[in-house]
Amino acid sequence: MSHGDKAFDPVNISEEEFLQTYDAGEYERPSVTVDMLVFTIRSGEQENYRKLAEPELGLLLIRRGGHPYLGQWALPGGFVSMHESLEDAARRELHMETGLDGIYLEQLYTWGDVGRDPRTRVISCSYMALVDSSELELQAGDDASDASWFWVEQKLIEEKRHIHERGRVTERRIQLVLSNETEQLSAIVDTKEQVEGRVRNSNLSLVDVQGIAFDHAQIIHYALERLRSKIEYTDIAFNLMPEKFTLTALQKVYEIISGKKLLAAAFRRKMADWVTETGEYASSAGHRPSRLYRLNPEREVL
Amino acid sequence: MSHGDKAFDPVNISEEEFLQTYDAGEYERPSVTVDMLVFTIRSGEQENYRKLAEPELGLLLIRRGGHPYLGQWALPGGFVSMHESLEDAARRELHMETGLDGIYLEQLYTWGDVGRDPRTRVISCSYMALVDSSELELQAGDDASDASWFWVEQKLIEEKRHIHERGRVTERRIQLVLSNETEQLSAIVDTKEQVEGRVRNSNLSLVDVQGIAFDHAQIIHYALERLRSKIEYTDIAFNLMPEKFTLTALQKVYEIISGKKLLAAAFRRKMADWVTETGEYASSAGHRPSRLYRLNPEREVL
DNA sequence: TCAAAAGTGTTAGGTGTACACCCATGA
DNA sequence: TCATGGGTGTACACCTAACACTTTTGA
Repeated sequence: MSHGDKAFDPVNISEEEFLQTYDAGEYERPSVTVDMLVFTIRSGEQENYRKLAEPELGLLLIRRGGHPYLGQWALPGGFVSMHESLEDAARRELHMETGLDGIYLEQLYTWGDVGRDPRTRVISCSYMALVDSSELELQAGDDASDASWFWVEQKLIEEKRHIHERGRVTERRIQLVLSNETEQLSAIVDTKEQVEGRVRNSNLSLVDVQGIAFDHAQIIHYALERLRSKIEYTDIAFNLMPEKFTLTALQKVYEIISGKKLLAAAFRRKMADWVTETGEYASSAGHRPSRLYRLNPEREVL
Repeated sequence: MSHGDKAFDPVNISEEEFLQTYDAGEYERPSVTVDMLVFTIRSGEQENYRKLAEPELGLLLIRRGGHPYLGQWALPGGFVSMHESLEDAARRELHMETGLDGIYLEQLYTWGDVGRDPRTRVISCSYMALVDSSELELQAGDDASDASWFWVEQKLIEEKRHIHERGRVTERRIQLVLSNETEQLSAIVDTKEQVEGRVRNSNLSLVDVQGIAFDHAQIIHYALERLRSKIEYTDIAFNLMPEKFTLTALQKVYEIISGKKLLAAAFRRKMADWVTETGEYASSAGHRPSRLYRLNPEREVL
């Protein structure tokens, strides 16, 4: 924090005097933006009257109405103004793009590579928002020619592990696929993790990005990793559920995000302390009706 | 991402043309800094020839040589230049302040409240670095009149819990104490966590900060929380150990960071897969010599 | 009647905790 | 000799995976 310390006679004046004479304009500065990752759960198609609908993970993207990446899809976001905090900026953008307020929001990571925006130096602070499936009704903001929910999938294409004397190398190739009714976007993400002695080195690179603007495919990949890991040890998943839900619906959300099939019996027991019965039932299809639960307000997480 | 989209005829030109005519200078921008939290383990005093030295957690601070907060202590850090990434800036600062290279570094959080720096709007990206106790030899950088390791302690002063109909409120008052040979800095951190239905609300405020510049007491508190939670499910603690170490030394690091006493038998079994014997022994004091271990390069974390 | 989902009971295997106990050392 | 830490064995409590089984529904 040396900026400004070298103003005229910087020490032998009072702090008040210093601040009055401080000139902030001497250095060139990067621009700062927030980018939003708005996730929700949408229910897919029902195969027949008995089967439950398979839910899918949805992500909100905006079609770019200007250069660069004209016509491609990007995360909603925008510049941080001088008079709002980062989180205020994130909530403002979220409200502008979706009309949503007061939902789960979490700072994810700040992206600051030099060439990540071809216009100028842009540092972007990304936020993850989780929306209850019941309350989403999109309204495109003014600087977006189009907004749309995309269905998110991650596929492991290849995994190589090499164990040697002092450590190991793990390389993974993952395909990220985003689809809506008319379009399919994709990106190949290569990760390389080296462990040598105590030193651990992680590396991520994007190859073959199709239709996703900037480095946003990488940000989406990062967010999915975070979501996947946090669902294991927090109650974050409940932010994706409506107020009342069945345990099977909740289980499917866990399965989609973690990418693993779970055993119903074990899942129910694990969730037992986090939910309470409402007494109501989901009058259902050709099978036994299921109890509706709500989140237990007295739950202890961890 | 609308910045610049409204340049002259923004859509009906090519992306190349657009970028050539793009002018980045039209908006006022915040400044961006990186702040470093450099932690290490230092060994304290030995009570008598039998007892082991109690290690302590150390944090590197720099005494401010200019306004604002003249004479107070701050995290090492500095402005991010236009031609370096955030992580490059962090590594550069770290090297300048400590001479250290190639050590563990992790992005923590980005702080962007409007009034956090009295000079001008400053957004700060904080990084946590962990240093092996054996290799620290301080050298103060040019913009710091003084650099010093402080011993870190967190004390829970008060905890209030209130459970009501739809949720609960937990309030905690924690005292953060930083001491070196001659000075003692402190801050009271109040946290309030509200759970109501699905909505979880966390709030943190600083009261009575003594000798710590800017909002850095809050950043330190945040870093300690992160360190505490990550030590439970990652092998991050090994970055604080020298190449060869005894299991008791490792256990003491876990105890200091987690703030809990551990049972040696259980700890040794938990660590069994993460370490390998070197065959060497720490020729010791009035007790059985202890084996020296090193990190197992084939360890599986999680 | 029956496919599909809802929900319960039982068991086996693994993991963490507590504690007892022995070993080795140097002043 | 003995305080102190190094290190192992064992018993028990708890958690989880796996699977079998019963219940309930609408076409």
